[in-house]
Amino acid sequence: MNIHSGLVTTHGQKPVIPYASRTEDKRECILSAALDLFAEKGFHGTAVPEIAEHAGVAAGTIYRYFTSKEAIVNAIYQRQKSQMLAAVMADFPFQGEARTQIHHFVSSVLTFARRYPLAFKFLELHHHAPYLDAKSREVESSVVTMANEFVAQHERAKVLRKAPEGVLSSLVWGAIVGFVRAGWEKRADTGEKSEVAFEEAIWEAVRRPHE
Amino acid sequence: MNIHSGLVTTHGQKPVIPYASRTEDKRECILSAALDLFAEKGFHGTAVPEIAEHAGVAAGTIYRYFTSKEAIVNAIYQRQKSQMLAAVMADFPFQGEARTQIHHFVSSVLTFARRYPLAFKFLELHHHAPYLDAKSREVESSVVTMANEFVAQHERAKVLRKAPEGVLSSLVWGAIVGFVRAGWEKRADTGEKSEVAFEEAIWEAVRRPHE
Amino acid sequence: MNIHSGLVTTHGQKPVIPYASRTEDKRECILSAALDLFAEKGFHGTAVPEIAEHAGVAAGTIYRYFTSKEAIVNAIYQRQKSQMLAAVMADFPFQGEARTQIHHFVSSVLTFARRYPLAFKFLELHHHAPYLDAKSREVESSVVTMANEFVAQHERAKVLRKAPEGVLSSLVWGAIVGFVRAGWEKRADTGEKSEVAFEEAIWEAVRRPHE
Amino acid sequence: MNIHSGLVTTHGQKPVIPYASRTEDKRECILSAALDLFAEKGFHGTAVPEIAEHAGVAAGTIYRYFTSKEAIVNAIYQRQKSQMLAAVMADFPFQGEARTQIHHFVSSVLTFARRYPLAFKFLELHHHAPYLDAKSREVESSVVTMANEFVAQHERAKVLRKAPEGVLSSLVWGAIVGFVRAGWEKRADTGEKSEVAFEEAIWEAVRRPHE
DNA sequence: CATGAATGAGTTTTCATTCAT
DNA sequence: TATGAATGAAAACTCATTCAT
Repeated sequence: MNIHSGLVTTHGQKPVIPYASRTEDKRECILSAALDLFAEKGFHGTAVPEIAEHAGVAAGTIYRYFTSKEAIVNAIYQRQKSQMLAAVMADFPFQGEARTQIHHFVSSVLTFARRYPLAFKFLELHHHAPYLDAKSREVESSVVTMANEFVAQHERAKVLRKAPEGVLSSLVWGAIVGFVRAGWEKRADTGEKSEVAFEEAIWEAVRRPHE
Repeated sequence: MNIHSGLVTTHGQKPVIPYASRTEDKRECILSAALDLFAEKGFHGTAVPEIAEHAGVAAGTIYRYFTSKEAIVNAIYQRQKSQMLAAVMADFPFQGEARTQIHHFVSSVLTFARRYPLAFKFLELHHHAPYLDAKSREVESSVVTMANEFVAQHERAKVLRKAPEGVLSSLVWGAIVGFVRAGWEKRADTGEKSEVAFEEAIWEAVRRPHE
Repeated sequence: MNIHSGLVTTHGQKPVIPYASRTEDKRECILSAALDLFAEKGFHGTAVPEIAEHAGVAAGTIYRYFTSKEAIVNAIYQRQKSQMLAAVMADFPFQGEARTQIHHFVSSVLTFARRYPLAFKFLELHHHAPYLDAKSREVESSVVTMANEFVAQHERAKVLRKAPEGVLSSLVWGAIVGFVRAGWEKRADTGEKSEVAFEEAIWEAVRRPHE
Repeated sequence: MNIHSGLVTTHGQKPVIPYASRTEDKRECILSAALDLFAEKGFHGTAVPEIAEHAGVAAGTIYRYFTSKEAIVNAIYQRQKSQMLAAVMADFPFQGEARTQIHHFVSSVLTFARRYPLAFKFLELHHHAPYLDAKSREVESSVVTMANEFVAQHERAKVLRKAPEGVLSSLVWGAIVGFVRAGWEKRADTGEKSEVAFEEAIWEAVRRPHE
């Protein structure tokens, strides 16, 4: 239970215990429980005491860490969106070709969705919800802007299909979400082969046609 | 507001009201109001008295037509899903080529989404929600089955890309949803040209590659 | 229980029942219960469910008649302040001499306090409370303004003692409140003779000294 | 903020803290903070953690000095009431004439109210509150008894107006409170002249009439 | 059939008090 | 002794549902 075993202490004095981290533990428990429940039942469908119970704390404790229920969704939204963004950005082949970049993008998002299905579900479910605050919206729009710029740049380079603004990026993102959801609902195979086929199909959708 | 004004009444007594038609009116008003609110604020975010107010009926009246709040969502879900299905099925070129069929499918779904944005939003938002009953799920799965069979048939005919079960249909459906949502959120252009480009991209995604 | 017995009805038809007044009944019960409790235990010391219980209604019912707990105090404050003002104004000898007017004033306030002790207590206890809204404050200040003008007018007529603004009116009002409270707490006799003596003392306090 | 800065410390160890004096400090800080808040927002309107914060101590610390929130109000009530009594008693001209005594009384109470407005406000606001304990009530009643005896004695000496028990003392005390409150609320002038006029009016109210 | 006032369990949130450190 | 995180009962308020009219 004591996660701080192994700390160097001197003179038989009490070890300096990092209370801060223990505190963070509880904050994490709450966020984790809330993520699960919000992903499954939505914001309004989840009661605060329910979150408390799942987190193993008292209802009142939640309000030591968050000012309101809305503050919880926003904290989760911002964190998870950032994490997904980080997962995509990690090792992104900025100097590579479009095909390589598409591969990296699709593959890293699918990996993220496979590894953190609840986070992915949560982000989809709470996208553009009225209880998201300014900061959450900002995180959101920064991602969108980035995607659009990426597409525009390759379009100009005549590597991607010519299409009005937003068409290709919304197609790709929508397709990924659809594919992931289909996997959850057993409407689509989710093996290695499927991912390869999916990615190839996406590439054909966005590439500039032969000749 | 009274749609029966003009009815012949006598001696200041209450007019004889054709209950049958009124009854249907009310049910429709309720469903219509509920659709709007559920689409905008979700199931748990919408209060029954709020639906009543928007429908122009008393709160208690709702329970003469529906046994519970859940019964309302389910009635809407089943109806709208069927209507969307009907919109797609209408004039579907069953004997046509895959390209023609894809065109019809994409075009009719986009038209439906443009004409009934709230219905489309509602269906997306309440997809796979825990309060949907057996019948709603059945309607849902019948659509999926149909789509899969369609894809499988063309795959066997070597017109479509070879891909594991569900990959192509989830890609197409997801892409459409993504495109529609991007349009609502002003992240994508929604003009005629965009639809053409979108459809062309989708076709390249699912067709069997050249050679 | 039916307060509408005796209504004239015709033709054996159902009597026209004034639902409105029945509704008012409940509103009155709530206001009455709240007055008692607020007067005894203060605003923050009184719980809404407690008011509901005393009023003989369910907790939720309160919110059909008032938007919030604060709305209740304000409704009571405005009504009671107005009633006390009306009690003082009724038959006020505007054309009489200062002595007669003082008699009327002291006597009518004491009568009001004797007849509606809870209302008087309530008004004293919630005077200038932070949860009173603009309208309540307005009612309050109009009373004060009136009193000051009254004093000023008689001062100018050299009937009342010369004193800086507010001194005499605050003395009189404070003395009345002190006398009433002392009566409740059995610290002062409250009989006829006491009132006469009190009033005479007040008069000597405010009158212009002999010579 | 640390009043013990400057203490000799060694080797970066915690300084040896003179607990005794600190202890008294904390108790005072708590009482002082609570006085401010209770005076401003009332007993039920003030939260214990709020008191702790204003006092610069931890919430738990409060319960080392007081057994409950009620214990705090009672401690304050008893102390402040005693202090006000002491302020009035100091240099009281027991052998002087009634007029001199009235002057001393009015003047010392007004001075106390001017110097310790929060204490005065607190005492008025919590007068006869249901959470005051036996001892607080005893302090209260002892003051009242004293006042009554004082009045009775002068009445017998035919210096004061003849009036039933409690009438004159409640008038005087009420008038003072009314005058002080009017000053706070800017309804009355509070200068030197006002106090003189006020005191003169009070004297005329209680003195035995000429002839 | 239609109403909408009434209900009370449920919601989010606060706060007096405790207790491990 | 001092702390402040944790508690859980209770606060204000909401809302799905019922039922007398």
